[in-house]
Amino acid sequence: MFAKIIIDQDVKALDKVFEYVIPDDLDVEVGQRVVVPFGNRPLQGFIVEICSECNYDASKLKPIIRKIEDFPVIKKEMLQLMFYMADKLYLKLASCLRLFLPSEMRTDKIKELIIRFCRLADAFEVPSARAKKQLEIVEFLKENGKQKFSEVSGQFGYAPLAALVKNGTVIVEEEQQNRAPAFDVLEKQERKLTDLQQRAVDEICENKTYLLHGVTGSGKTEVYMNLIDRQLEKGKTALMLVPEISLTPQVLANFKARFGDKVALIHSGLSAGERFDEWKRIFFGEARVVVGARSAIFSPIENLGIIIIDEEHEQSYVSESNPRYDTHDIASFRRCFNDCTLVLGSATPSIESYAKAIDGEYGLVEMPVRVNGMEMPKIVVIDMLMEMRQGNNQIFSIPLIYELRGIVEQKKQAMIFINRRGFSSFQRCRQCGYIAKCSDCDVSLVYHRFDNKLKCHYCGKRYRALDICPSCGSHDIKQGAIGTERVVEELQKMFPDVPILRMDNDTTAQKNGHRQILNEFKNAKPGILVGTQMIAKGHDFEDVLLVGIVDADQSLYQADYRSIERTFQLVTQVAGRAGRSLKQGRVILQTYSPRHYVYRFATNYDYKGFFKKEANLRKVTKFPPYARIVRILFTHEDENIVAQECRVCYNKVQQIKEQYAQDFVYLDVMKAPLNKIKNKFRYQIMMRFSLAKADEIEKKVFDTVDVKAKSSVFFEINPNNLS
DNA sequence: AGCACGCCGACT
DNA sequence: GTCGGCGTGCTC
Repeated sequence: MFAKIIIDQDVKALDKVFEYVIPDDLDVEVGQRVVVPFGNRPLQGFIVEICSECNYDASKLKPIIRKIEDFPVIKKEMLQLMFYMADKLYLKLASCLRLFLPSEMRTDKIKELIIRFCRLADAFEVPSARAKKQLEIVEFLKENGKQKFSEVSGQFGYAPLAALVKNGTVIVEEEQQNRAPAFDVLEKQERKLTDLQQRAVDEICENKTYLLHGVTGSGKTEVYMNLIDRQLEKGKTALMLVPEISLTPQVLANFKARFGDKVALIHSGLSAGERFDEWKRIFFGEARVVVGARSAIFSPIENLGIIIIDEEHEQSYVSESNPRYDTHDIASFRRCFNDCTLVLGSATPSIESYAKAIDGEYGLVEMPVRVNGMEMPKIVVIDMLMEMRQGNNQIFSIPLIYELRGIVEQKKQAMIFINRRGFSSFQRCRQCGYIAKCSDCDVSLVYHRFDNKLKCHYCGKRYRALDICPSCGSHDIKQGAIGTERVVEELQKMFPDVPILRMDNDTTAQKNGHRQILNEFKNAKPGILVGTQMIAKGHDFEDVLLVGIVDADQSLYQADYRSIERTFQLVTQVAGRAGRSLKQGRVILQTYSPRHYVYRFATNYDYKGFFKKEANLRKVTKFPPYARIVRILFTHEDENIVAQECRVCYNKVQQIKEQYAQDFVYLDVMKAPLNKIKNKFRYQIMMRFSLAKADEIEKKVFDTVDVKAKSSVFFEINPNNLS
């Protein structure tokens, strides 16, 4: 018999199926991990097919050396998913397979956490009365039975315990234990559903895809939990994805409280070992509910009854680095395979998803009212240009300062939302406009106040901060845009006695940084929390009655067709933080473009109006979801070579364009927006074509250009950030 | 990824 | 005349 095997190497050149002989005495199945001779050394591979015939020259076939586990680690569904991803998303087979296994399994030393226990021997002699500590230990073990070795030695001292072990009174046993991730324990609380929630649960009953559009505070989570419960009762399992950022300890605790040991949690806070243990619990069917971030969609859970993607519009569901994939696509595949329900939930659905719901491809379920029946907070738009003309050059507008004063006086809370992290994004010379850039990458350097350094966010290179302009010699260097630290500083000046807390990537870097800051804020009355995207998610503080958005425009003027959509989502999301209680909240939105339509719709919480306008714009300008974008990126150290290579490719694509005159709506070659990264020059070809022929054209372009042959060529479909 | 094979410059 | 540079190609 022969086995078709994928070599576990993430390289374009090895991205195909190799054939091996299965030795007669080796019993293997599809999905198993094996060691095979490859070239001159043994490599790890995965069996994807077993057959009685081979395609390759049989005399050249080598035999499989051995199997790694004695059961298949890749299940049938995942194998199919792998082929689907490789074909549809142009991914390497091996890089797909790697997504399905915890990284811990790839390091050949599979570590299990061993815990040493000690217990009394079945027959033992009572220590002499002089050995007081030993007597205490014997007494302790007699009463409590088996105990952790470290526990006992810590409590009574190591020496007496060791003595007892030595004379055979105490026996040490090693046990493999799953590293249970730490979490807060909450009381199990089953809230009664509102009529609206109940109706949503009832509506989502078929094995198809639903878009659950519920305003912030409409209680979607409770709906999810009920849907999951219903599947569990039917003996099925459930998979729920949430954005990484909202996998806070509270959320995790909620799920643990509701589903107990049935739930497996997968998030970035887990150590490799914990992750592996959770994976095993899922693989062997112990866990019946999986809750996790993006990568949890690849969990080896079987018998799925429902998949839920919460906050489905979140960018974090799209993997931007290799392998590139959109969680929606993977979820759709798994939905089909398991013939189950898929729920996409959001207060501000992505244009793509809502369009599908409107077209009837998805079921649409609406929850237009908040659980507590409260109105959404009022959003006041402040024209910052006007503020400037009136002589206010500060970060904060007069109305925002006024409102903040009010909050402080009432001993309530406020949140200030900043659109990015760091002290300020760049350093600029005020005299000549010079901006410090990275010498290896074509980007502005980011100024980090913490260590007073300039850093390149693409290659990580560090530079001394500027004090004198290298271009004109002036000392007039200014920090570019506003960052959280600067805002905190200004606020502290204004309110010296009020606790001002900061929450961004820097302050939450350490484990539990999140929790600490939130706990501190909870008790700070009055108090102000300053933060980036991460304060916009899921934290409900009753006394937050004011939310300030300092620079709403930040996300509006990016060279990206989704930037307006993102701004709408951001404003709505952030606004949802104000007035979660029974008191009416207020939002101050500062902008330099107060008349932009996005703010008109956002302040009225008019999602449908916004969708209509935005969808129409995309239709007319031919952008997704009404067209497909493909980018081919070329990289090389030598600028002439990339430019040439790119040109050649462009000419080939041009010919395809001529064949599909009506469907090809755009084609151009250019330098990539980031012309140089890590000393490699970047050129790109951009194209867009109509959806009708998209798959066909896309394949044709891919094959013609022969993207697979070169490791320096990258093929991207509907890329999000064009850098 | 590794490694072998292979065709052009400075060296015992 | 050889040692060795890394370009190209192959691994079931």
